[in-house]
Amino acid sequence: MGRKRTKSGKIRLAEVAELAGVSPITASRFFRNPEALSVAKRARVESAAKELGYVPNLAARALASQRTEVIGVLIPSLTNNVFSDVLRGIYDASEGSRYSIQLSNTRYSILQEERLLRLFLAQKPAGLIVTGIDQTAESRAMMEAADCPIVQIMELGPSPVDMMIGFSHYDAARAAVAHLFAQGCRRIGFVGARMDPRVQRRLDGYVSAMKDTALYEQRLVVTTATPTSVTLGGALFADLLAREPGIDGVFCANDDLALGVLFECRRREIEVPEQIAIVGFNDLEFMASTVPTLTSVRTNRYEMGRTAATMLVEAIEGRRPEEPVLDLGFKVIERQSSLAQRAESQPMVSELVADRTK
Amino acid sequence: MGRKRTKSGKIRLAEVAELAGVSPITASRFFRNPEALSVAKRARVESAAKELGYVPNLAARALASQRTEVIGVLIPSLTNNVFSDVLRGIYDASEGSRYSIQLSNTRYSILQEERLLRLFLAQKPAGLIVTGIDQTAESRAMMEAADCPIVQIMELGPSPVDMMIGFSHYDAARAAVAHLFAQGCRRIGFVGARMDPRVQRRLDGYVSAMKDTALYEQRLVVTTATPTSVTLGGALFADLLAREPGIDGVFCANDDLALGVLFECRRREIEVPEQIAIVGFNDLEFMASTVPTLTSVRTNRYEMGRTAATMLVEAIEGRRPEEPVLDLGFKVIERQSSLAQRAESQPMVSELVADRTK
DNA sequence: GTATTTGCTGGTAGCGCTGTCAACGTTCCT
DNA sequence: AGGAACGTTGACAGCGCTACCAGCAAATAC
Repeated sequence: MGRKRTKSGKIRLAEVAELAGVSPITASRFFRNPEALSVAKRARVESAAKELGYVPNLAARALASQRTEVIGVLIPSLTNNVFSDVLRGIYDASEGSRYSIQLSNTRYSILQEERLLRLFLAQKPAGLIVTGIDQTAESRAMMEAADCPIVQIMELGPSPVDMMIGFSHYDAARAAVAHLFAQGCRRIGFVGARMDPRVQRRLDGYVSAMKDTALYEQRLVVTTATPTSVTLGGALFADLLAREPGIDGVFCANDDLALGVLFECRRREIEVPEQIAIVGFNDLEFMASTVPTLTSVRTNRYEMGRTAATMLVEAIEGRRPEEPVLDLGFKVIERQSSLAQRAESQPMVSELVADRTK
Repeated sequence: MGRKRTKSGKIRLAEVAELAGVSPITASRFFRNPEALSVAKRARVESAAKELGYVPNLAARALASQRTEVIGVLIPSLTNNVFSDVLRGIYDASEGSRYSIQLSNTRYSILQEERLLRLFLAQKPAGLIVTGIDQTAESRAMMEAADCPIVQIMELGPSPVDMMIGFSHYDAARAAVAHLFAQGCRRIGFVGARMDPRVQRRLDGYVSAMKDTALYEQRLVVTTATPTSVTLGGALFADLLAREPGIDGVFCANDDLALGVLFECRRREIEVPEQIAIVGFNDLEFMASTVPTLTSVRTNRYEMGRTAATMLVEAIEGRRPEEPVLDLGFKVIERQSSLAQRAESQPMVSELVADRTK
């Protein structure tokens, strides 16, 4: 067949239009807004496109329309389980849409974040998802000047750039400490790693809760800038014990650390929860399967990613949410590791709502 | 200043060229192949670009040059820890290059993979990274027809589409079983979940090793199509015990399952390794911190991702590797959970190389 | 000295698509 | 019946960049 083809042999919109007997612009509309076509032409273009196996050239579309169908995502880490859940939510939500995800890793550096933001914005993304609320002033200015919707995820703050979805790490930490307090713990240690802004706010919540009951002491807190790991949890806990042998509870800034603490207890033959209660943060899957099962603060990470991407797509298409700031809340999931009345007769602690959930 | 600007207010190449006093094409070359310019013009363009804050329009570049600077990555899961390590390697390697990563999730479906492949290829990626060797015939044909380098990762197979980097899951499983055998285990169970092609090949390796010593029995194998989890490991192990109470070793298709098995043993007061030895697969970080520490098969996931991306970039730029198939090998990391001579005096088993590593 | 090569530079012509606006036919209203 | 309003369609003109090829000067070869 003598149809004109692009050099690379690809089918262009013009070919589809020709086969369908319409103008290229009409064919173009079919792919972007089918309702604008009459039923007859719509069917003709559809079958022509299918027959030729037409796939739009996104670069040409982006150039002509001056915008891309890309959602930029800036996260601080690819290693962290927490972000893999969030990402999964984002990818899942994006699949139903026409938008594709462009991911970049800031490595917990706000300068790196600024650099990436500049790069992203230059390509005119359809929307942006950024982590947290601790951007540089320059980043913030760029985001405010950007002409695309932006969602900040993972936590809440006083002045959203645009939309925001997360929960209060501060309140969540306070709830965890309150839970330990209710179980009778008084000398409650804090174990934290990496100390990124969100972990820092968990620490702040811990400190405030401890001060409320006049239990706070600086030496109950053990932190490091080192990235988190199970092994590190054990090591930090060992430090804590060395400093303060009398502790009766530990609040860990995440579940990996909590697991490390649990094993360190086992290694030292410290009974959990009889001698020391343990509470983690995030409620990863394994927390329900350990022996004893581990109490944790459930955060809705998958849902956070999914909702962020969904809100963003809605906003891109002009349907801004009535409420641009969404608090996903948290739950303290009480399990054996922190219950005062642990009993063999009650091996599976049901997942209780210990605090507000929006 | 009266400089002509693009409608959106962005600086174009033409502006940079004008300020530098060169033609646009010369400025263009500066960004793609600076060595082709004389030193004087190079400096002029460079400073002009910096002064104006020029950022290239990638859509225009892609349209004009008929290729993109995108590396497509197809992986089957975002949840799995294994892939997050691989991805981290890929992203790390891509950062030094001009290429950006476009990620898609096949969800362990080769039809979905085929669909995504078609989509990717239509955008003329600079290169492609795909997982495994079990593509549909159609996918395979598309990849062979593609005019970009392709790396298959995660495992090795007889007929690479282009490049390939991984290791033999079959051999790795055989090595794990051989290790258990060497420790005196005879009734060795297999616990597997999801049963994707690679887990299936681990099972094949297990079966073959067991048959070598005439120890194989169908009922020693417990598998499920359900996605893996720690909890599931415990449940599958419970099934295995119910079927075959006399087992003295378990080879788990991954570390999550192994952790679940360990906790299930603890729950049932089965001594590890005295009564049952446990071996996992992948050697995730926590395996070295459990009590007892867990033996596993180390696979070089981060390196795999990193090397795959590096090889790909090299190939894109015309420097094809001398050897297109790379075996990254594996190591059986022997720890307490499987050692016959476990002893309190030897709490930390050093990480021994039990098998070949390339 | 002339011919050839090499290195650098610029002009022209698109890449494939969509924004804009005008034009058409149909329906509905008065 | 005349006109407005609407829905549908197409012509045109780029989007910002690079491939291609030509041109020119300097360097090298004979």
